[in-house]
Amino acid sequence: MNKTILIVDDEKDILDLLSYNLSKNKYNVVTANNGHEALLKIDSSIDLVILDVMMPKLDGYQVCDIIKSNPQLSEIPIIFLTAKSSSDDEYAGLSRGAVDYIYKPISIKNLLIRIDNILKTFVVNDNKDILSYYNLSINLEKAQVLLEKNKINLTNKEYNLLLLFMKSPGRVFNRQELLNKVWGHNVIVSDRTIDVHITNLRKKIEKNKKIIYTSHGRGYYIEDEQ
Amino acid sequence: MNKTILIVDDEKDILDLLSYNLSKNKYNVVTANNGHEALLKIDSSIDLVILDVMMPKLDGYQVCDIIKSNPQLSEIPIIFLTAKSSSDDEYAGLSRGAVDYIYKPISIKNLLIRIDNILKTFVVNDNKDILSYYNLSINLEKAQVLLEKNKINLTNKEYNLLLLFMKSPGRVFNRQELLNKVWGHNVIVSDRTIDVHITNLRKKIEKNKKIIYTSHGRGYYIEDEQ
DNA sequence: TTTTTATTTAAAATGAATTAAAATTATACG
DNA sequence: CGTATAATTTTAATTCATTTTAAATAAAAA
Repeated sequence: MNKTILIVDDEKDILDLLSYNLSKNKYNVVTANNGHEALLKIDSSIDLVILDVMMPKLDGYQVCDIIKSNPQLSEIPIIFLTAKSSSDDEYAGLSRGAVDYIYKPISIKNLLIRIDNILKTFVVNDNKDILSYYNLSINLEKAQVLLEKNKINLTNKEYNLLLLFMKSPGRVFNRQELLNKVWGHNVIVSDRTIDVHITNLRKKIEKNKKIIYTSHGRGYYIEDEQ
Repeated sequence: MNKTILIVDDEKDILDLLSYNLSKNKYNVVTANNGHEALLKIDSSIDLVILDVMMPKLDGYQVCDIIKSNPQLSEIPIIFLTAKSSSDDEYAGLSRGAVDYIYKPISIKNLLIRIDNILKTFVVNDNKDILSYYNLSINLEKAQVLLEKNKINLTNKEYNLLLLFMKSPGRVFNRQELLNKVWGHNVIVSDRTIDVHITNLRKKIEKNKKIIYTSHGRGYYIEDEQ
């Protein structure tokens, strides 16, 4: 399926230029004229964001911070677009979790190749309706978890943790990854917080079978089924 | 485990500058003064290459082409380093499969953050792989080791040691190398520590076959398969 | 044989995970 | 708008796992 790119810029010329060229190159394009509009239009169907830094009111950095602090969206790669070419500026962008930084005037050839590189390395969102794992199942639509056909109530954090594990059985998630994916980037909470949620989650889902394993010094995981 | 970066540049100043700063930031550094040397030094233990474009005889593009045409090495990310800032030039680099392009003078802060980004996203690719050696196999994504299809629990140090050996069968690692690659630079521990971990690792993985050999006075290694 | 280097073991030190309880923050409801 | 309740985060004590050290023994090289 074609990837969807959200382009955010207050200059109509640039929006048109990019929009035209990206559409021509098999991408679906969504545009926004300012930061506020960008936040309304972004959702988990967006595969990559091209974000102008200099915009009135909400600037690119602020938009980036907001996106990165939303766990649903925080993994979407962001390319900053800017006229300035100060390296401090670049640092400001990259340290926010952006993956690239591109200067105006834009070379379309270069932009395309960079986008290609980035999308190649990032994984696609796969959306199924029901996730199952042993005696657990998650209805993604309803965000509801069943244990042996009994509904169980998980808090938000517990739900997101379980979801993450169940999406990648066998994969070990270290605390930083868990923070980024469940809490969002730039969120500062103590590592112990994660442990507490793990404990609570375990209490709720581990009735007769161990589900969440600890990999000492590495993180937590659930076993690969068979 | 610490990542290893190969820096290739014919200007000694730059080589030193980068070498110093990357070492300081927990990377293992391998340097090469020219393209030819780079090709001798690169192997699958290298996680990223920083490659100067302008070099006598073999230039950066040629080196890149050679690396990219070797299936063992083609997935290693390459960052080009150049004084020029023409976008045609940049295109020449990116279209060869380089992942980034950095201009001199170098901002170390930016370089570090870009390296970090790249290594983070390339872990994904890198990690799909499974490393095998006789009756052992390592699932890199899960950081999980199987011995004859049975999961075995290795501690971090044991895991990193085994990984290092299995990435370069036949290569003898002396204690200093092991310290640098598994413990990191600037870490002070006694050499005996390594022996203890080797002993423990051997106990866990050598059920019916000797795996880790001692090269007296030189270090440890695993045999090249066949 | 003597010296150096490697292995093993057990114990000490360090570091990480668990847990319960308290403190804080967010949300729902009158 | 305040209060009650639930959810989240922090703190701190404890337990458990890993890493390091030290010391005794074994093996290899000089």
